[in-house]
Parts: sequence; C-alpha cells; structure tokens
Amino acid sequence: MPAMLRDAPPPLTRSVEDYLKAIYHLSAQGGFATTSDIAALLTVAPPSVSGMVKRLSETGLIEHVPYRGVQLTAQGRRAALRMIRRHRILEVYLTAQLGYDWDGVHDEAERLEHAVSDDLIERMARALGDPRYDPHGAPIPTPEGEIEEAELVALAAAAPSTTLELREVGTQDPARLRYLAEQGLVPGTRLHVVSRQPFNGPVTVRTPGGERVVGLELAALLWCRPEAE
Amino acid sequence: MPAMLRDAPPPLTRSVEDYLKAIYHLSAQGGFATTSDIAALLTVAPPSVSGMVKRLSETGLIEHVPYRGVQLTAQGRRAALRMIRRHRILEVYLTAQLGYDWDGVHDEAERLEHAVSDDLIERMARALGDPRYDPHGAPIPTPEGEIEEAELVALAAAAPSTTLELREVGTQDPARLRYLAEQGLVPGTRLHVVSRQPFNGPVTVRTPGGERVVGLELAALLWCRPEAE
DNA sequence: TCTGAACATTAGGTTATACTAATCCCAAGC
DNA sequence: GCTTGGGATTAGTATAACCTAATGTTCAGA
Repeated sequence: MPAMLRDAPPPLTRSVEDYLKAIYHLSAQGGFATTSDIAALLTVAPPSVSGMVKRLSETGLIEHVPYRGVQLTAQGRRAALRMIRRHRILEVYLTAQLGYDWDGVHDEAERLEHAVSDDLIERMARALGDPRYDPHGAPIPTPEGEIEEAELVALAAAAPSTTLELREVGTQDPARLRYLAEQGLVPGTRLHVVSRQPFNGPVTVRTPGGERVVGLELAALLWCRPEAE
Repeated sequence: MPAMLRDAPPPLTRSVEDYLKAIYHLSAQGGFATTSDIAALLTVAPPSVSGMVKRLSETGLIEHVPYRGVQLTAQGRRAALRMIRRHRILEVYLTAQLGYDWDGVHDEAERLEHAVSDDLIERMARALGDPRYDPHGAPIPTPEGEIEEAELVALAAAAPSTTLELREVGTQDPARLRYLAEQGLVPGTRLHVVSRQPFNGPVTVRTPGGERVVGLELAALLWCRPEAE
C-alpha cells in the first residue's frame, strides 16, 4: 500500500484549529506569535500553549523557536486560512440569509466553523454569489487558500483633507460594532478627513451621513483605502 | 446568592447529547435501552456505555436498572427532544435552502446539531415557516419539547385494498433513501395496497406514479397513516 | 437445579486538553 | 558583567472519552 494512502492525516481537532487561527492572526504582521499572546487570545494558561505548541510543531503545522515564539508552516497556514474562509463565509451567510447583525454574528460563526463540511461552506458561498468580504470588510480566502492583502491605513493615521474608503473594521466587540454602525461607519463608506486634534485627540470626518468625531481608539480600528485621485 | 443561580448546570457535552438521543430512539417503544444496543448505535464498545451510563444517572438524566437497561428521566427526555428538534430543523433547512438531497442531509445535520445555538435554530425554523416534519416525514418537536405521536402502520403490515398516506421513512441510509425517492416513495404520497404476496413476499402498491412492487425490508420502513373513509 | 452463552460491568490504560506550582532562560538596567 | 523580573517551559494532576481484558450476572434450557 503506498504511503500516501496508508496514513491519512487525522483531521484536526477543534483546539488545533483554534490555535492555528490564533497564530495566523498574531503573526499576520510578519513576526512571531508568542506564547503569552496566544494564551491571552484563546484565554488558556500559558503552559497549555507550550504543550500544544510542542505537538503542533511535531506534526509540522508550526515552526517553534524556543523562548521566541511560533510561526505557521505552509501547511499550517493552509489550515488556518481554511478556517478563516469558513468563519467569514458563515458570517456573511448568517447576516445575509438569517438576519444576524454584524455585531452578533461572530460567536455563532466561531462555533459553527468547526462543524460545517467543506461542501456546506461552498454551497453557502455559491448561494451568496461567492462573496469576497465578510460583514466587517475582511477579505475571504478562496477555497485554494489565497487571501487578498490590501494596503490599508488606519483612520487614526490618515492625513487631514484626504478622502478614504472605509474597508475593514478591526474588532469583533459587539458594543463597538453597534456604535460604529449607528454612526454609519461601516465598510464601503466614503470618508473625508476634516481635521485631527493634536495630542492624540479625535479625528473629525465627513461621511454621507454628516460629520462624525471619532476617538483615537476607534479610529485605530477603522482600516481605510486611500481614494484614487 | 440563590441556589438557582449559583451553579448553572454545565452544558452537555457532544457525547452526552449523542447518548441521550440514542437512548431516546431506543426506548421510544416504551422499554429500556440496553447497553449493547446503545453501543451498537453509537459504534462504541459496551464498557464505554457502562461508564457513560453511570455518569448520566448520577446527573439525573437517565434512570439505570443494572443489567436491565436505562430510560430517560423527564430532564433527559427534554434534552433529547431538544437535540432532535435541532437535527430535524437542520435537515429541513439544508434541504430547502441549500439544495441538499434527503439522502445526504443526515450526516451534515448530525455534526451541526451540536454546534448551533437555540437562537439560530429558531431563526431557521422561522425562515422555513415553522415546519412540522423533517424531509423523511418525522415530526419535529416544538421548542417546548412536545412531539407528535402519530399512529402509523408499516406498509409491510397493511391489509390489501386499503388506501394509505406515506408519512415517514424510517431510515437514514443514503442508498435506500435514493432508491425510494426514485420510486416516488416519499412522505405525502398516497398508496393503494394492491396485493401482498404470501410467504413474506413483496407488497404491490399503486402510487400516483404507477404500480410499485416493494420488498418486505423496505416495506417495513414505510410508515403510513390509514386514509380516512 | 445446574450451567453456559450472552450480555453487563469493573479494572486498568490511553489520548487530548486543560490546570497549578515549580523551575528555567534571557535581556535590560545597573 | 551581574542581577532580576517576567515570560517560557517543565512537572505533575485532572477530566472526558475512549479502549481491551478480566470478571460478574442472568436466564433459558438440559
């Protein structure tokens, strides 16, 4: 019997899927994901992470540099992107087809992403017309594991009198999401930066719904694409 | 702090949910579910069942008579019916909204039933117009845990020259379900029993699609409601 | 009435995942 | 170039599920 067929790789467990996703997000800006960051994100104790890291690097899903942190291997990255695709397709589906709000959809998707089959995800994607972004504007990886890498700038860092398109909202916190939606600050909105107060003050933007004053904490979550001239 | 709030009952694990469902189905005709029947249904070894049975009776979900079998308590029955509602709503949803066939929908629902929230189930139910039967004709429990108890007769036991409505198909086996659908033998179909061969021979029925000869194995799975005169 | 087959249970071990407590490493500041 | 504090790791324990092997129980028929 050929080796390829002999031992089918055991399917990943829920925990493993969660760790890979966490590591993907934490090492997105190129660096290492540290033990304590992973522990904080998954709300487990650091020793639990050390243990899992050992197993994951033995199975070739991550690369571990002791006392430094971990990074995904190509295989681990594929698995993480598969989970992210599932999560984001689910978020779009629940929002578009079952009346969920963008601030309530995360938890449901978080549980379902481990249970749905690839087949079901692709049926949902087809029913939705193969969406490219989730309700928060985050890009959805393709079934082949490609993901769009956009060059976005945080509103907090934008220069006054530039015009931007709000592309992605970098939080899942329901309270923040609800407030942003009330202010009309959702992906796709055009923003003109009116002014920026000194000493880490708020940013004032003009939106189709009127002028809005956005505090720095929120402005740091609003990722925008500079408008082409 | 009042006792009711002090220790919220820990949510049931996947395994527990599966055991309760299995026990519900096995003790449906009023009797005890035996260790080996449960083991066979869940494809685990009998000692695993003994272990789980001990835990479940300690937590008050089942009543255990050693060497005899188990039955659900009122609390266990509620939990089982909740799972059955989830399963059947999911089956209807996947069939009606996402193009699943009635022979392929079982496995997907089996995994999802543990992951969906009650809220999502009720949203699906509402989107479907609160269906009362799943694609196989089985009744769907209400959110309050009521389930219709119909008096159905197996086609295998029906007298010749009676007229019946096929109500429920008692299998989840894809091959059998596919064949039955090809023959037009789906819930809702009106059947007239033309004849019954002796010596456990097949049953001949007239359907809107023409005459069909149904072997005894399949006829035992076709649960029918005698037509009112 | 006894006995053996079939079924149920106990005993003891494995794996995955988590925890706390104890120890280890390393880099930053003196 | 030492010390020290905080993050990382190891050690040891717990729990939920599962397994195989050994032992117990029941009942039907010789």
